[in-house]
Amino acid sequence: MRIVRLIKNRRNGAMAGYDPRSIEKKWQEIWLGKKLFAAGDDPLRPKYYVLDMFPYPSGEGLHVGHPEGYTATDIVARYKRARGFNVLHPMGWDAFGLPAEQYAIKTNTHPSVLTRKNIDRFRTQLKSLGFSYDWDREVNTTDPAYYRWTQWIFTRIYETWFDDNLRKGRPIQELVDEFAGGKRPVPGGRPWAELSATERRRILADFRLAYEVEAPVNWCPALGTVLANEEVIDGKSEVGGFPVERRPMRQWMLRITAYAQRLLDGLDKLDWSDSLKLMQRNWIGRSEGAEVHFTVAGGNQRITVFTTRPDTLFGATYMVLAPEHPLVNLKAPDHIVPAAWPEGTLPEWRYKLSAENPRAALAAYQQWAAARSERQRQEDTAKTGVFSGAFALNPVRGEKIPIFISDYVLMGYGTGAIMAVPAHDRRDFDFARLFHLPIRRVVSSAAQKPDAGELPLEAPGYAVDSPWINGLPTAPAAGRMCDLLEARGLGRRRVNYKLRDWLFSRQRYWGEPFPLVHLEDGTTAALADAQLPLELPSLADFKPTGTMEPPLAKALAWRDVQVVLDGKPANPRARVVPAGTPGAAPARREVNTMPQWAGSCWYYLRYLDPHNDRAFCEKNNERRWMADPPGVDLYIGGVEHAVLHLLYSRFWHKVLFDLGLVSSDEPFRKLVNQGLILGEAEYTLFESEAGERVSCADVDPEWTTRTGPDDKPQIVSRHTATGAVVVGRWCDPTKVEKRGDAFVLTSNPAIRVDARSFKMSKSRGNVVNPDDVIARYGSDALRLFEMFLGPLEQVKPWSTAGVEGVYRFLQRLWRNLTGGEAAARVARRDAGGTWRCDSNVLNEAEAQAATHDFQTILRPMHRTIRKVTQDIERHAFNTAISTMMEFNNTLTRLTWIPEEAAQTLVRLLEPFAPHIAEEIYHRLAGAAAQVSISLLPWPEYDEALCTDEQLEIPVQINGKLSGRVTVAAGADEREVVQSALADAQVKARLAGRAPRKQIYVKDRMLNLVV
RNA sequence: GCCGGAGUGGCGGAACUGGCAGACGCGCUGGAUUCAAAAUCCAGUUCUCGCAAGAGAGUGUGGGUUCGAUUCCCUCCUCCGGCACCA
Repeated sequence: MRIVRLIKNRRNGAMAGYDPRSIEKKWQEIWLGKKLFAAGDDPLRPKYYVLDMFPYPSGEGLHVGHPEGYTATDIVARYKRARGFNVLHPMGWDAFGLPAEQYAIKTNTHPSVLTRKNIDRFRTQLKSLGFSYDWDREVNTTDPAYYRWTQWIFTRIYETWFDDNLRKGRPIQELVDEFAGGKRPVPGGRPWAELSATERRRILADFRLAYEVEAPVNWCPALGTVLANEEVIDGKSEVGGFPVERRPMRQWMLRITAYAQRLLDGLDKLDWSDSLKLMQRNWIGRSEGAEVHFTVAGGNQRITVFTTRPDTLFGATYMVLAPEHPLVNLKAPDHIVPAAWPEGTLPEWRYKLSAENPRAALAAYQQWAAARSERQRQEDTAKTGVFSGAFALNPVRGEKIPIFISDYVLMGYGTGAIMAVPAHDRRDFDFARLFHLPIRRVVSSAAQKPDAGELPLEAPGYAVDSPWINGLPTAPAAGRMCDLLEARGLGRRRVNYKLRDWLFSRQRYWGEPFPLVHLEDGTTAALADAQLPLELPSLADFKPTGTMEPPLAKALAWRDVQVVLDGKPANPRARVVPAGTPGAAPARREVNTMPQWAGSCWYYLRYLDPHNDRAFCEKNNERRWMADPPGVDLYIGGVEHAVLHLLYSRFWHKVLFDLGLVSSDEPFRKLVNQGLILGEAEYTLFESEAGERVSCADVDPEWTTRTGPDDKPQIVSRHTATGAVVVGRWCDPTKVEKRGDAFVLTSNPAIRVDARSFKMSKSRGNVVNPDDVIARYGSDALRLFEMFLGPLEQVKPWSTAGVEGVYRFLQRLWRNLTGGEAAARVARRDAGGTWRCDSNVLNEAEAQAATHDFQTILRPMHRTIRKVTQDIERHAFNTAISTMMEFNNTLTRLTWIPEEAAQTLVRLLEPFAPHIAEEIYHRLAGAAAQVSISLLPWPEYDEALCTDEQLEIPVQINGKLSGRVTVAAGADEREVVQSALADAQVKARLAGRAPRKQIYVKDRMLNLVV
């Protein structure tokens, strides 16, 4: 019978081996053609917005890291659809940015051409993975129809000010009204009505969330642009690793600091990992303390400092100002630097012994400090400085203390000035030692002893030699000091943040132009909404100018315009008009462009209404996806965006929220960071240059790379003992074995070998291309493997053997459920209770076996549904896959596979491996099949069918496993103890001792204590 | 230096809320099939001792809490990540 069927099936050609290539493309086209994954809009269903961090479409194409997060979100999207949600699952391109521009310059191709090409490649690659995106909602940040709204949002930010009392952003017009109505004092003191339009615009400019300032910036000569603090790592550019210097420059800034506290507070209600929240908190860097006013001796200038340790004020023996501090700006009229060295100036205070007076010394030091790169400053923390020649008065002690200038004080933090308490601050201590300044102890680590604890003592203790607060522990002492300072008008409590305002302009071509013009009077005006988008001029020469001037400055015809100002004169909108238009005045467009982060600050909102040309997003669409529950329901992406993108977009979102343009005050309610995928594990064997093997135990763990004789990069390090250069070589894994906690050469166990996985990189040659994996194993195997590798959030090494493992699982599944090249074993019972396989009726013996198999599989099936469901909910995709593998293995052992079990398994598999699931579903269901398995509801499980009727309970004696007894599920303690005591093995172990105590955990274990 | 996170077989990893450590997959070993190989199927696989039945040890280290600890607490070690002259 079986043989006959086998022959028949073969002849029909219906059954064959698993061939991903033939099925994946087919289903991708069908899904796309039927728009199966268009975002649902059934008002009766709850919404679920599942978002990927959209990629930068690089020229390299997709990396295996991309499908990791994308598969995870796709699983959730498909699962949530099956659970009856309206699911929004979109994809787009973050396509402005440096790499495309760099490459464009190199190849002399316009970046828009490259960008289009790269996007096409990415789209094709993503489609080949079968992700269930709603492709009709694709966005592209470089499309004028998109950046029109980036510019539009920028103008809203520009026209917003932050009301410190209400702690929210408000339209600038409301500020104008407050000035005009006398509700708020006008800076400068003159009444609003008396001010000219220019004066009004100047005042408003200081309040706007987007403002221009001349400030020292991170200038990267190699990239030809300035960078945000967040884009500078170890004094080098994040992109490319080029050196960065500090230079003063006119720049656009966004006032993110106004939102510091709200960005901090908002974290509490977000479902993000603790580590990520911590990174954001650290970056915002809130610290509480006091600002204290010092006066300059013999002058009327006031120096305000910020300190977190006001309790140490009696120990302040000198002050330090940042080299850029306005009070030491020799060009400013009110600087504090005297013309001659005061009496008692030590030689070492003069910076250069040749300096004849403080002004010369200071100028020399300022010049030196300004030329020092950020990197040099961070690497060399030895203290340097110069005496300003001026003194200040310690406000509580009244004594004269010298004022120094040093670059260990940063202009960008606090007030750019500190009170130095060398006894209780490591940095001040080092400085005081070097410059022979007095060190005065004001904290003791013991309550009664006045001088306990070695200096510098930074830890909390008890105040000493501080008349106002003697004996008080540090925390209350600081509080008391604040009270007294406030009462005497010497200072006040203050909260300070490390976060700086966001440097928002770049001297590059490939970015959004600012929708602004500079007017003749030096003020700026936003472009009228109707004039957006302001498109990039198509510049034949978009190379950097070689100076600090941006490339757009070369587009003279574009830059120089005639404008008419509409609206209120204090806050006008500029309309570019043809020359000669009555009332037109000349103006210049802003020639900087926005940084890459601009487009990604709000793209998740554009997906909600991607084709709208009247609004960035229509209100109802926004509410449908972002209001209840608030924000994006699941956002997955790399941890490299922990502080940049995630802080910036939260900031923009809060501004939009304050302006009533969005309904949630946080954009991303739940966020998960997928872990990096490393290259395949490698063994590295070190050899001396003479070719002698060296144990890696004897090698300096700090490795470097150099170009080897064959022009390929090679790993080099040094022999710890001799210092000789050693070269790292790839080592065959089969020649290595584990000894203790290290790997050694099998042939010579004295030689230790280094074992680790490295980040994938072109130079190392360990990059895995998803296209190759798909060509060989199919995209279902790739998706499955990326999820099976380990927990989503963890860093994990790639393994080609592992891909084969999941590929074999898919083959076994295919053979099990379709029969493959053999006879099908899937049997179903029709309405009349007759078991059939294909069109054949099973004989009595076979039917009996099928019924038996059905009973055998019922409980494992329900357990599998439960486990897979729960695992998807908690994003434990690796264990969900294990469970399905186990269930498939269970099916393998059956003679007949009940169709219900088969259908359940493919339904559960569909979010993970949609193509094979779809194909098997259609083969099983035949003519009764729906358009797609994805339209079937998610299987339900019966909790009662998830446990076995008989359970094997482990019996411990004194916590040690000593036997097992089988009891009915739910048996009470007495029964279990009884059968345990009756068990031969337990009896033997008890050796006649009577249990003193017993602990029974229902259905889990029994512990007998003797 | 400061702040996080993690250490489980040869490898990736599993273990719900303190309850049978090592699921699942890879690799390896043996067997079946094959002229042979690939593929596939079956069995075994934490370590030590033992022919075996079995015994003992075991989740980075040392200690603690508990009837019971991979899980909770403390000490130390290693690795990974973030920040770093932030007053």
